Amino acid sequence: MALTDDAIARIRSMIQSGELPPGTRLPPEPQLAAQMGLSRSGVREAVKVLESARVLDVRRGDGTYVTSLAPRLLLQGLGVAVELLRDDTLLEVMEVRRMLEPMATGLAALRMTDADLDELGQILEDMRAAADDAEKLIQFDTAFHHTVVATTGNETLTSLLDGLSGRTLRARVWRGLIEGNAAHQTIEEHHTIYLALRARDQLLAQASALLHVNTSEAWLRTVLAAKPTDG
Amino acid sequence: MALTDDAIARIRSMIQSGELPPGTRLPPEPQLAAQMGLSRSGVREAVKVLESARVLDVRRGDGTYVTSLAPRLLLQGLGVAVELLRDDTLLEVMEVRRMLEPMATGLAALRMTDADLDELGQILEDMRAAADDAEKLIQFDTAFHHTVVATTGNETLTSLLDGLSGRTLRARVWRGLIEGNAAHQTIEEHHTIYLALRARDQLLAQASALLHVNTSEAWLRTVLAAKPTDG
DNA sequence: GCGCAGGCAAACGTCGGATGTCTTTATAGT
DNA sequence: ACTATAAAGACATCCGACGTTTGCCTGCGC
Repeated sequence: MALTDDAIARIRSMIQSGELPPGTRLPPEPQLAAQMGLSRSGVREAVKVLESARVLDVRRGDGTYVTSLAPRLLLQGLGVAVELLRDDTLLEVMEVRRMLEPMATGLAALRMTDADLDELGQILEDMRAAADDAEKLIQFDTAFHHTVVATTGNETLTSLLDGLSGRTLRARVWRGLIEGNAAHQTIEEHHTIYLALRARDQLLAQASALLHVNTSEAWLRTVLAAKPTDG
Repeated sequence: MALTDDAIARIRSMIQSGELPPGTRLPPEPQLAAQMGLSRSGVREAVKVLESARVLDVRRGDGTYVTSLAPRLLLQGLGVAVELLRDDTLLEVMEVRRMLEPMATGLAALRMTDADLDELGQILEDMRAAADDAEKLIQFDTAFHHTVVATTGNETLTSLLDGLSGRTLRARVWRGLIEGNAAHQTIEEHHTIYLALRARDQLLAQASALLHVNTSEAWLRTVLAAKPTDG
């Protein structure tokens, strides 16, 4: 293969080299096609690929622009990739989270502001109030961890962990938690993390986060073992 | 937007649900187009996106197949994403590596076999022999860290760290190292990590890896500070 | 019976043009 | 000054055609 993939590589290269900075508008498709020596169809495929990677932003009726190239955009694809991983590799993802999330939580303990803590406390309350609603639990759980990691100020780290904690993965864990009557315990684990963060205790935050991820991993194992041959 | 993106989502959904397991052959483009209610052009764009994400494997003259969905494939996109990150976010990447790589190296200390250690020793020798060749240094450096992390047996972790240590990033660091006459010291850091691994000392391996990442980060800062307004 | 060369068919790769639809912007009118 | 309308620009989609590659079947020769 050559033409279309060449075009992808060429456009990407122009962006990486700084020739096409964020916000730049690309030439119209026909002109771009002529410029790169292939048909408009090929250009469209190339642009579509880069658009799906959040490198380009195509605005119908307007034009095609280079995105901000912010980590939150470029690393977004990690989420969809994780969603497609096979069951047997989800434990690998959990092992990565086991390494990364405690470190991130520990770091958050050092950088967290009072406002952040208040927001976190609110989420914790919401979580407790939604102890019966699996859907809401997942939502608040996601918000809790996202908020914690986001306070590190490291957008790359945040996007990475967001992607590793895909919705499907979280849903499976919480299904196991609820069916195993462990939801309450897990909510309390969040409380423990919260207390450590409020105390600005890095090591304690790190440890409590590790325990929490470990619980999730254990229940994921349970869920995966329950239906090993299912679709 | 709808048609093409719908097609992307639909195919991805069929794969995620298990309706299209790895290795499955998709219907020919015209048939797929009819089945999903859009033109062949639209199908081609959708397939191209999924091919770029290593979800589909298009073989000219043959057909389109679902890949193995292995982490090494699906997480490959992380590398190209990191390559496109702006300079000011590369430090964020380094901070993530600072958290992840020591943990991974520590884990490797527990799981590494004698054969792995011998391979690592060989790479170390190669690195020392290539102390003048920046290109080779980068190559051996990449091989060293890849080998270490790979011995954890966690393909997801390996792919993630590979992606975070993009070629461009490594090249910049080594350029700084060489120009700053710090290449030798850095090679010795690898030796220190190697010794810790050979001793199967998890904590020592972790600590030496952290020091090493820290050195890289420091030199990256130097390089970035040297030319902040360059293209 | 086995193997190799040739040809046939299927499938993707690329192209060109035509038409629909949306956005933006300029314009004209109040 | 503001609004509504019109026009132009750009992407979205479709269609049909042709080239190229691959896989496979066939038939010949050994």
